[in-house]
Amino acid sequence: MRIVSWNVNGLRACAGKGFADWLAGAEADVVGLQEVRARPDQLDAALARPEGWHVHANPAERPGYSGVTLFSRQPPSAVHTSLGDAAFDVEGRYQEAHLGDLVVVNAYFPNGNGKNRDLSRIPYKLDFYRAVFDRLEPARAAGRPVLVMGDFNTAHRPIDLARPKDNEKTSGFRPEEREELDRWLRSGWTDTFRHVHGDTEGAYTWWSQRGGCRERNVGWRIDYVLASPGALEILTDAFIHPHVAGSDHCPIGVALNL
Amino acid sequence: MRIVSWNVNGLRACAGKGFADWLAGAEADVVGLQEVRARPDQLDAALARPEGWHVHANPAERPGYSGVTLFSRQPPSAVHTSLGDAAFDVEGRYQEAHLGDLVVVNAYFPNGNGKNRDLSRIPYKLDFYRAVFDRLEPARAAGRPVLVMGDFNTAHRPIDLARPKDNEKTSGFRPEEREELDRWLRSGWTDTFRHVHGDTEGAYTWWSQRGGCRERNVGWRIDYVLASPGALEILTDAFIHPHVAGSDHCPIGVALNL
DNA sequence: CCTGATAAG
DNA sequence: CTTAGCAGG
Repeated sequence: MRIVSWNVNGLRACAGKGFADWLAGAEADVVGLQEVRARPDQLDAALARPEGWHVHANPAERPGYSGVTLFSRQPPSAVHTSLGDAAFDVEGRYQEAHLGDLVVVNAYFPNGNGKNRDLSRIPYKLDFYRAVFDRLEPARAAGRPVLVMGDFNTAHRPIDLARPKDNEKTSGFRPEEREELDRWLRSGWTDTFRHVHGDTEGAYTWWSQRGGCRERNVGWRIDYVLASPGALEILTDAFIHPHVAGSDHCPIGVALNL
Repeated sequence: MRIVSWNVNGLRACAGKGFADWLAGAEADVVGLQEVRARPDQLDAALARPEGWHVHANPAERPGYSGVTLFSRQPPSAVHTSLGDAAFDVEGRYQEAHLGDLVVVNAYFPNGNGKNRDLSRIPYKLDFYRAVFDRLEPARAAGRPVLVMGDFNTAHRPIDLARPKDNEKTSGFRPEEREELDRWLRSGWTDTFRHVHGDTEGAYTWWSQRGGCRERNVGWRIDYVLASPGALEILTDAFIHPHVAGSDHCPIGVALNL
């Protein structure tokens, strides 16, 4: 079973850059999208209800903002979207799909930058991390296979971005944000890409749209699939697909023996 | 004395298209701008405090929206911006400058189109017309010279737009909007351009930005200088300058024997 | 920087 | 069709 995550940075724009072809060729069983930035009724039918997929959308209330969508070949037995806090729920950032024994979470973790390009959204971002962590703690501790995929908006270690020194005060690589990821890993979650590929350098999932960044691979690894111990047992692969165009992020994913 | 009105559709954008050169060559004593769409602190000093002019700005509270500004060679003895209703005042649509005996009003009358491209802002628009009318009624009736210049967002008669038949249900040429202008003229105000030029055809002040409209002169006359009886006595000219670029509106104005 | 999407005209 | 704000990272 292959599970893929992609921050599409506007599914309508991405659709015009070949999203449908990518989906058809992705050989995926589950696809989680972040930053869809559209309600289902704003999408073409081919995208809102693609042939051969079950689709669950969780758009934000604010038009054109945030939003996650999950495509799965098999119908989930349940999909939950609430973290129990309206401040999170209105922004369309969370989906938790139950596929047999497996729990697949598709999440769009908040950006820490606030309105005046300040750091005012970092508390909200860290609270979101904790809300997801707390919600999954019983399942993880019970040994159930759980995957958390999505745009975490944080590079974990210096190896995870091209310019660590320049960005120690930038949201996305600040100590308090990195510490939140540390806490997840200390608590038993595994960064599947690092688990499979070790300290491979230059493995990024997002590049600034400023001219030349992607061509020169000046990027950040901020999209992850984290695995619970129960999910790690059946993990067979983890990958980043940096050459897929259509967004400022690229698709990432895992394969499971399932 | 020459008095000029121009809806600049964003003074910052207009500045990049030669606004300063136009102002220097306009041979104007008073210039009223509408849709400035910037607070003074967002403008270059050369624009916010141009050499040789007194400047009064009345920006909207909402950033990047509406806003009127008045340049005058002589300092006004007073400038009023309130119509006594916060619903109008917060949108930066009104300035009334006292220049000796003369009262010059610079007004940006509301567009009637609402949020979903419906007609929901027409009541607000008509209320604004009445608020300005009521505020000026004592001065007009007393015979004082008063000019009301600006973007009225209404074409008065079929001759005032290229496609009258197609636009009878469009905000800007609906009966209830035209009736409001009729009422002003019945009450003693004069449309200075028509007073000077009679039924000249093809005299427009705004053209849709859709390709070809301006080149083919498919436009609307929605910017006016209205004169009270006291001002009409000293009126010597009225003009439209359709070839001035920089906005989707063009400058208009009057000359007074003053 | 530079792009996506809304709001307004 | 265009200006401008907002947001992303």
